[in-house]
Amino acid sequence: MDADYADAVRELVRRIPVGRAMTYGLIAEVIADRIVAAGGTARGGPRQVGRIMALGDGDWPWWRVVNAAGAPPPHHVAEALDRWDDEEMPLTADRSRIALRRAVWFPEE
DNA sequence: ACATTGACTAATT
DNA sequence: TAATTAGCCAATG
Repeated sequence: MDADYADAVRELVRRIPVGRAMTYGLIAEVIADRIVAAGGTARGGPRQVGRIMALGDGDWPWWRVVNAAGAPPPHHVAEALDRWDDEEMPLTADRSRIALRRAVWFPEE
């Protein structure tokens, strides 16, 4: 299995600050870049990241990862909304999705 | 090896 | 803004 890939994803997600979020595509890109930088062949993509999230092994802030539209996964929408309220995640006016413009975070430093 | 499936995305309507 | 379509990568049967 890609235990390495899965670990990379979870580790990156854990680094997302409270009140910020990342998209599947962005996470996939960051990790792909790392693999290439390490001399490996780029693999994975948004769907692979999503697949790992679906496994849901361990405790990590999966609610800070949303699709490109800023909408939460169709599985735990209600819970995601609660989490967002708890950490004051910037939401759109209708509160149906994250205000990516303000909330997207990119790993720097 | 082939078909199906999925916590996706981007472009098109 | 929302629905459709086509492309996408890896896992599964």
